[in-house]
Amino acid sequence: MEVLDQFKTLFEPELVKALEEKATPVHIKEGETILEIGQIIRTVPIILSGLVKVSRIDDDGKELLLYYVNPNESCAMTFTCCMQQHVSEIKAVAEEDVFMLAIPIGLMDEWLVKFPTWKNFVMKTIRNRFNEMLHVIDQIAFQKLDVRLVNYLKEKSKVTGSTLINLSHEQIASELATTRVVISRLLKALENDKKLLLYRNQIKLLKDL
DNA sequence: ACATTAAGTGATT
DNA sequence: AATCACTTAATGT
Repeated sequence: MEVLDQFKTLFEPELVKALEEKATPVHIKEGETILEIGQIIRTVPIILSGLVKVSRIDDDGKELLLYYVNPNESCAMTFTCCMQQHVSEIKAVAEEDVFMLAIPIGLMDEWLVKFPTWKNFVMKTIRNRFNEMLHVIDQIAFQKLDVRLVNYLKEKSKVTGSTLINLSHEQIASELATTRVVISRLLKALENDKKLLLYRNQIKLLKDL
């Protein structure tokens, strides 16, 4: 199977052979659903070409995009679900025409211990996805602290009766239960937005904060 | 001029 | 967001 060429550098020869023997090549046309929510997962996909959109359906029945699976990737959710014969929590639709390999999940346990490169591949896709989610969470949390900091500064200036605040980033950080580096960056961003001016041990609030 | 402390930055987790 | 490592700027002695 020529399509496996791209994996020959990534996977050990025995694994490539196992893929050829056990995996089923599958073509999916654009727009077709690969996996519905609630469907029992029986195979692990490896996308060879095309693009798969993975989404979640919320309580109102609305679709929420989780991530895309690119060529040479697999679906992180599948790994975590299939291990214990779980039902799919997600929906997968072919965004473009997809050509993929379907690997029976029964082989997963065996392959994980048998092929180090397979374990690496699985771990990598899970880790990549996990990091992606971490970033999203960080951004949400970041915005919260951003608002907290602005409120804190406003409060200080009201108490002081001045737009000049004599505090080091370090002091502010400990009051907001975070670290100096974080405060420095937030303040810098606010300065760039023309909300305030930064000096040493001193912050000048501007009117349009 | 030198040491100390505050602030800025990039990379990593 | 936190931490680390490192740079740069300001201040004090």
